[in-house]
Amino acid sequence: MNVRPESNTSSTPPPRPADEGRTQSQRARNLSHVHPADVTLNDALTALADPVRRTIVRELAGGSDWTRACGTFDLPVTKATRSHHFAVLRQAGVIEQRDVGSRRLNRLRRPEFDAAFPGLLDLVLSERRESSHHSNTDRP
Amino acid sequence: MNVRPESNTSSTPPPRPADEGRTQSQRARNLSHVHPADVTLNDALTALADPVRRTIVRELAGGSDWTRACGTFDLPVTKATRSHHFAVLRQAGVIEQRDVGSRRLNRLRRPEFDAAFPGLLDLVLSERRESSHHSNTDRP
DNA sequence: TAAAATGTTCGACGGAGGTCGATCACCATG
DNA sequence: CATGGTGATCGACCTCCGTCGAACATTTTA
Repeated sequence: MNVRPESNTSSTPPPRPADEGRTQSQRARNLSHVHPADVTLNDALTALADPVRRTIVRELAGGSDWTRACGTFDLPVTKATRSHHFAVLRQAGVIEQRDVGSRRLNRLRRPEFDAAFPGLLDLVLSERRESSHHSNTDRP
Repeated sequence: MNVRPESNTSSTPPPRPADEGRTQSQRARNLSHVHPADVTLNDALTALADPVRRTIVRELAGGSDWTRACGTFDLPVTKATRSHHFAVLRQAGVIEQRDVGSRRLNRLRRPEFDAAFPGLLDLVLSERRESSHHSNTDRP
């Protein structure tokens, strides 16, 4: 899935009312969101099949909504790559973003995404943090 | 994830008894399986983030175990690519394979995979068959 | 207004992975 | 043994995508 804003190859989904007409900043006008119900399973799986993006999701679930700006995440990539990953998550309906001042705050779209893809976020949030010492409990 | 048999870069997971010592054919000795409990979430998501592989999973769930050979699937790829996709699914713990004569029969590892990744297979099996006419029911 | 902070966008690079034709290995059947 | 069927393997090709530095835009702060 292409994230570039001028990519219009896919058929445009029906528009969805997202903003409540509040005064939004200049940057906020370029913020296009996709509702999880309009996301294909392929795009949802592709978005979550990346360790950096799953880290974002996990950190986001650890705090309250609209409290984490993009720059406050502990990620092993530069801010350019970081921005790319946030865009992918946004276009996949995983997160919602809002501009506050010069910062872009994030929110995990837990209920909507759960309704569209039940159990998928739970798998990500319960993922062992790459500790590699899984216990290997009893099984035939 | 590399599927090539001689790729030994990753740390070898603890061996798991898979065969019950039955007389197996020559080809079956090169058949390495991975239990879903030993599969990372990244590999599971990556394996299912492909439309061809999800088609295999869906067709496999539509029939009984050990009734479908690799060549009997309706896929838009050549047999080389087909073989590759089956290997990816096998290494991700999604399917199990068994050689019978010159054919390789398949089985979806439903209970084991469900135990390791609850709800993930359900999402794939309930996927709208790319019909693109999703109903857009009521939501705020 | 100048400077700093926060993110996005652009172009480029490199690796990973999906795809293919050709070939090989194994099995069944004549 | 020869032939055909089934599937794996190999090498090559090509696209996608994660990554980066640099430049730009917007907002806040000094």
